[in-house]
Amino acid sequence: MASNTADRILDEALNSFGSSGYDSTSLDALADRLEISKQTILYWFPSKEALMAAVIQRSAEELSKALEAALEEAGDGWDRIEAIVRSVFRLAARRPALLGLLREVARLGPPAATQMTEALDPLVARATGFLSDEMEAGRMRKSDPRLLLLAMYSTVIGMVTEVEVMRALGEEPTARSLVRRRADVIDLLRSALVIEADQEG
Amino acid sequence: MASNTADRILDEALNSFGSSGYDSTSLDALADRLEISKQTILYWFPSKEALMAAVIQRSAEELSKALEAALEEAGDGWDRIEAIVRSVFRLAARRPALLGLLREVARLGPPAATQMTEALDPLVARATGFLSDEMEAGRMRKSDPRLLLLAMYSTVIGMVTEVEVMRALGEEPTARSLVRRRADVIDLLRSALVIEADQEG
DNA sequence: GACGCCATCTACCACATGGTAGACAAAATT
DNA sequence: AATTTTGTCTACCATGTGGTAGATGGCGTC
Repeated sequence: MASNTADRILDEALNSFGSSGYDSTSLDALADRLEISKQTILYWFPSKEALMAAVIQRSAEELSKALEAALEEAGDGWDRIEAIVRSVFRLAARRPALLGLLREVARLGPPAATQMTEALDPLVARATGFLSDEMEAGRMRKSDPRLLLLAMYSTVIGMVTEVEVMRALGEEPTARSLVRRRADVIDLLRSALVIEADQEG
Repeated sequence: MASNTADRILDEALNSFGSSGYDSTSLDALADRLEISKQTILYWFPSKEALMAAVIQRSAEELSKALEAALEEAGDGWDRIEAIVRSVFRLAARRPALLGLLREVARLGPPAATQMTEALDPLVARATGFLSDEMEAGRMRKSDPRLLLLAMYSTVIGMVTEVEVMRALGEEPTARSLVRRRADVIDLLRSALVIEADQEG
């Protein structure tokens, strides 16, 4: 049906949930910003929780799509990781609320987290499988793929969303800074993971 | 004065703010759990915000003290980083709410974040200084010390607090898992940072 | 023993919030 | 033309929240 109103509500809700958080976003405020009445929101989404669920669903799909697209164009081995990281940084620049929502959902716990988890599960399975293969093939330092994935997730998402920590470190979160952070985190990950061809051990 | 009631309130508030978040913690719920009346809380702390400020203050001190203590017993170079990481993981086991609060405060932004930032500033200054020195001396890969610190912060704090992401990865957050995560993150950081004596570049 | 302070309580209050009930107009269907 | 459906609105309501006002009792001091 793609009613324009429902989409507008979803957009605004994503922004607000992703930046201010679920609890701090009231339906009234949402309605005001959209210049509709609160009851119109509740017409399209039967409750605030249902709205959140819809936002999560759509965001998980957008996230998956963006990362899958990045993988399609990527090469092998380390290239794939770099492609993913670049893709996340691109999202940080263009759709920051998407990554904010990811953090928020992880913070909220079930049922929101469960839903997001299930929606992103294929991506996660693919990632751990890839890491296992690379380790097996001796192109990447061996360790627990799941823990490595957790570490990489934390690092990248942190570098992209930890605005206040950045400020505490005297690094203003500008577009230019984002580019530097990207370069930095890619270097860091590469030196942490990749086993160079000429120095095995 | 160290009235016992004020301390009990601070403890419970830290736990609740750190695990459920500021917004999701009501003074009523806090009072119920402490088996005192809400007004007793408001007697000791004039407002919810003031309570949060007090919690932040105390937590920042405890955090600083724990990390400073770890540094006192640590050696030089990489040893210092490992000591800090171990210290954080110890906190994760014994005082998880402390690290939860750190994330929550970073999420809330000013004024809470500003207060925490200022309280932890000496520690941050010390850390960036240390990293600069190590890089200068050629014992650590060169990069922007502040960005490196942000990356390390994100990684370690994530490994310790991202419960839902862990679940999504099929890693249950047990005590045993914490030990494995610690070993993993230490390995990861070492191979990312340390320049071995026998293979300079 | 009267007085004042400290700590806590009961009783409210104003306000925001998520949600319900139902009116109403426009458009689609019969 | 009559009726149903769709989308939006106004009016309310119950609940929870941070906070105020003021009473009460214990405890040390004069």
